[in-house]
Amino acid sequence: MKNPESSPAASIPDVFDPTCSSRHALELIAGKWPMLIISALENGPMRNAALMRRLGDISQKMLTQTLKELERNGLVIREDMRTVPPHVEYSLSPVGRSLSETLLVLDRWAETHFGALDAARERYDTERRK
Amino acid sequence: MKNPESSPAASIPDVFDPTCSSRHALELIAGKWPMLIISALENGPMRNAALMRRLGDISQKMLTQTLKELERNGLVIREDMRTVPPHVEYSLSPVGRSLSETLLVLDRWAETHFGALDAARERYDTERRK
DNA sequence: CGGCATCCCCGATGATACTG
DNA sequence: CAGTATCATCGGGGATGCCG
Repeated sequence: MKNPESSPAASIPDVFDPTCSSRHALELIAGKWPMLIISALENGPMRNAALMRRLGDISQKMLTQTLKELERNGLVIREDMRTVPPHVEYSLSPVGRSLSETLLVLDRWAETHFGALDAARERYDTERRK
Repeated sequence: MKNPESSPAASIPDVFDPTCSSRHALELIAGKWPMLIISALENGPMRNAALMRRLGDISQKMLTQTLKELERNGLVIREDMRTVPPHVEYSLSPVGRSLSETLLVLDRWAETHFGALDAARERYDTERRK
């Protein structure tokens, strides 16, 4: 019911098992935009244009495409108000919200340690002149 | 010193600011392998071959390449025992370890909810026969 | 306003073979 | 054993223009 492929005894969900769809779950959010989009929806529903502004440099195409993929996997809910002009709102599903909590921790990690990464990178590049 | 580009008053680190290098930090781990590799190193140093087995379906090239990038950014430490035959060990730096803790939560999220994702995806695909 | 359709490019990823 | 080199590919991702 959960891990049909892996070895007989071990049907324990394992992200390290390439045949386990938990791996798929991870790859779903491993792209350039999914994590940011989910985080952006943390504070309630947002419209297309608002997301565009929030993310700063995402293209309309990638936004729509990523949102659709997230919706497909049940992380994001798309609500079309069916008005004219169009009004569409995106929000997090319960599962999506559970993910966003972890991702916010990740965001804070990035905002906390990026300086260290920058420094390390510069050091590395300086030593091996390349 | 931290956010040279963004707007005057707001030099607060913000992953949503495309000019802030915290964004870079996030993209460093946003690929297909970085998150898995960091998690794999959680339990102590590992050798090349061991990582290959652990990750299951990564190519030698991508492993080396990703490890190098992680080392460059100070998340992973590479120790070459300089023996023959070669013996090289990879481990997490302190910063890397701080990241791995968050990633483990993410892994557990994936292992917990992938069933819901699978179900949602199937539902979605069934409804809109495409 | 949202968002599809199209065209296109380049980098990420992989398969294979070779080397210290 | 660890890693490099090379070649091939595939899709992420952007630009543009059209539509309900």
